[in-house]
Amino acid sequence: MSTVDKALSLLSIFTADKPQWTVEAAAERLGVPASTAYRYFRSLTSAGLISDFSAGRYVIGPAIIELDRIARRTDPLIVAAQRPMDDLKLAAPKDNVILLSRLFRTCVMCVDQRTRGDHVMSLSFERGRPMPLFRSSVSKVILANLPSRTLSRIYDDERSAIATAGLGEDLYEFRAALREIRRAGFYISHGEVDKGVVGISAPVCSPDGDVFASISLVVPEGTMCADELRRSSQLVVKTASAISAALMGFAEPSNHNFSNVSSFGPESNFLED
Amino acid sequence: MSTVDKALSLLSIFTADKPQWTVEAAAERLGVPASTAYRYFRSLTSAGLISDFSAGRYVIGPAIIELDRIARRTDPLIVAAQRPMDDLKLAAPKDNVILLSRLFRTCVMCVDQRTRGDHVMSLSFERGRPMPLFRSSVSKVILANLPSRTLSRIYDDERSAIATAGLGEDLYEFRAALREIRRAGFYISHGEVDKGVVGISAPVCSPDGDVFASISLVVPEGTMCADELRRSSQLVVKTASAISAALMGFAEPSNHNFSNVSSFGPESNFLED
DNA sequence: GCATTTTTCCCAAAGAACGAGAATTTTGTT
DNA sequence: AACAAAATTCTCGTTCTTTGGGAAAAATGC
Repeated sequence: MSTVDKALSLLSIFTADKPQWTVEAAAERLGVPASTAYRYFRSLTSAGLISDFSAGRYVIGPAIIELDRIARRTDPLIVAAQRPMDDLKLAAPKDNVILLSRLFRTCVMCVDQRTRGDHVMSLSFERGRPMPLFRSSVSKVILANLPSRTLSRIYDDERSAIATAGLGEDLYEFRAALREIRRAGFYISHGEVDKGVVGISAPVCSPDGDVFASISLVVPEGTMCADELRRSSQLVVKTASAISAALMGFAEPSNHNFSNVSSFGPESNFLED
Repeated sequence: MSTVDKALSLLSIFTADKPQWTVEAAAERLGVPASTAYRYFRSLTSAGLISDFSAGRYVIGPAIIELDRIARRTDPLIVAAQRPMDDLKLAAPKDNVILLSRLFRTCVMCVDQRTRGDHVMSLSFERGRPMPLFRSSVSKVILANLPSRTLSRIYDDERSAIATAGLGEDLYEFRAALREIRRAGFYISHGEVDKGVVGISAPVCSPDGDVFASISLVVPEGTMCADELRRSSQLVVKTASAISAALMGFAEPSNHNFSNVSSFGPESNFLED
């Protein structure tokens, strides 16, 4: 672990549960002396990744918000999914939520969302929130399509979590459960995350051809009959294909020039030093 | 400049204009040899700050989106402004946009926004976008309240930009212009950023008492008579005070426990290693 | 104003980054 | 499946930086 890695690990202690840190507390948490922690804090602060809010209390910094905007506007997955998501939102029964998610570390994270209708469900899953790999349709369609090697490793590490999630009591059952999801090409969950909520998800491929993301249609339980459910599932699968296809276009160097940047001059902070 | 700083400077080349980088191109841009650039890329990638999208093409990573959500939910300024912004949105003439902005480096950046009405203007300024210090009401009410020393330094560095912006041909005029904004307690701009758009902004104080943020009401030109404009300005000033006051509450250690985190268990990626 | 906290500074020893090129892995193509 | 090209990691002596305990300084709070 290099010095840079150690300094960056400071960033990961800023969580939703503990979003404010003093240098002293962080030093103890990271197991480094105070003087070293101060050095790390100074570096991250000057990069804007963290920010000192009133003497000694540090929080996540403005650079994160700036970078997030750039990601929203230029991330290949997010941009490629833009239109397909809007189409799905309109084609699906109203009062729905569309979620675009991707593999991140050993979780699946929502990276974009759309909402249609006035009686919107309140979902715990939302943009930026990680979701365990074994829970929800959002995750399962990705998990099911991971390389065989990866799955073995995951099974070894998470045997009990997998059993709890009902994904099998041994490696054979686990593989069988995932094979079924893979074969179907989509997965429907009922209340796995929020009560009274149905999720329909399908896998999205990177230009390299491996599944790393998913697109999901979320509706309140009981809004669809079996037939509608089947139609909607096909809709979600089609949307997933559309996104995968659009992603291909981004593999080439400068296929997109992102110059929908109109407005007040080129995107430069002209006071930046 | 430490090694950590150098590695972090890699992050700042990912801009809206150039959001995709190869290691080679970045190495040249940063003026470091390829092997060093690979080291930096590896560190930032493993922290999730950047991500390799299809062989050799790196983009901003998912950790940014994750951190952005935490900021949205826990940043003192954003949280403190939540209710005041909603109140302002409802109290102001419909078809309005509310912008919460803060000083960042030598710019002012929008950190949160609200929209009311169907005929929403399309604004170039939005969450995450930096705005030059000398442009727009959003910036000017902050600029006007910066410490005297800071203003002198800024004037020396940006003499021509200041003249162009009509903020004075010499330091004396510059100070006079800002004094007037400070005295009024708010500022109204007409089409400084987007044509046909009026912005009304007032300054927000940190718990330490210095102005570092602003709250703005944005409406289409011509929707308000002089009298309404005056009333709205007072509304914005009141909102600014409310935010400043709410911010005080965050200065204390664990005044807020942020436990509106309901849903699927504690916020831990239970697969994280 | 003084006491407390936060932050920077100091410096010699220890350890990590550096960087050119080789080796390896991954990727794309016939 | 074999090959060419690109991307990435590895190697290793040299050089430069981080390290960390404590002192000093600056900022903060009362």
